Amino acid sequence: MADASPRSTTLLPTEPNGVEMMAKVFRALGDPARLRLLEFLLNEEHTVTECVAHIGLSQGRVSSHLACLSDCGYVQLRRQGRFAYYRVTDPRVAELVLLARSLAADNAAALAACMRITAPNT
Amino acid sequence: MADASPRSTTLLPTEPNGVEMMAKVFRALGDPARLRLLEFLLNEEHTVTECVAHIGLSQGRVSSHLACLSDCGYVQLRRQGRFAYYRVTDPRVAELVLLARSLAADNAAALAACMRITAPNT
DNA sequence: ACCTAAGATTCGTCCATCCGGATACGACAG
DNA sequence: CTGTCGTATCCGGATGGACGAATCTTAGGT
Repeated sequence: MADASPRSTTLLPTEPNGVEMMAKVFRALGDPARLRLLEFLLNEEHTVTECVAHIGLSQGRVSSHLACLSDCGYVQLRRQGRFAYYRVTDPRVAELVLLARSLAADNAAALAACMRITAPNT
Repeated sequence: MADASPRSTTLLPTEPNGVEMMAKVFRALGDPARLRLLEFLLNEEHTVTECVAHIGLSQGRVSSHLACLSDCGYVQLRRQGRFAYYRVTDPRVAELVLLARSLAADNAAALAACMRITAPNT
């Protein structure tokens, strides 16, 4: 585990666009549909069609969400014939979500009242 | 530390709008300006004006970003006279960012190539 | 070759949210 | 009370990105 309380400025990557990459990573999780997909794919392999049935969005949208999660390293893709099997394999993904969840739980009131950010489709 | 590999569906909160709250929490981190502010405020108290000088956005925008971070529980506010001192106090915040950073580092190529999500102002 | 099924991509629309600038509010000084 | 400084909020404009529908690609079946 990395040091959770660094003294100096070691929170963000120093490479060019490093901060923007971090923002991308978090944005990928900032959508209810993608979070539901992550949960659905946690330690369970599923095809795109199964994901469509599970979350009730259009096939094209689900495929796009899955590609996004794959690009960001949250899910892994295995192709077999015309099927695409997606799955969460990295344990850090669940760690990340659960850590954020504990943070959110301790601030539920202010979080729900925050109108500066609104989750889509509510 | 919570279990990082739950067997069943325990990733997301089950309360009404629980998933949307999680999306909010992640969205709050999905902006380069807010990430820079978090780093700036990590274990260091700063006023809004100091933050404005540090990240070079308009005062109103910085104030709004800070309020957003505060609502989501990432920073704490201390008021003294007409000054507002913001600061990161919860060690889980750095933990969360560093965890995401390690995830991003292991997938830098695909992440940079992902055009489905674009960080603002690049 | 032809058809079908699974998945990926494109398109137009619509809404969230970023931005700076202007303005409103509150605290302290004179 | 009036002016100024520090913050917060509001406004209009621009853009990211989520959506469904339609289309394209590819694998497998007949």
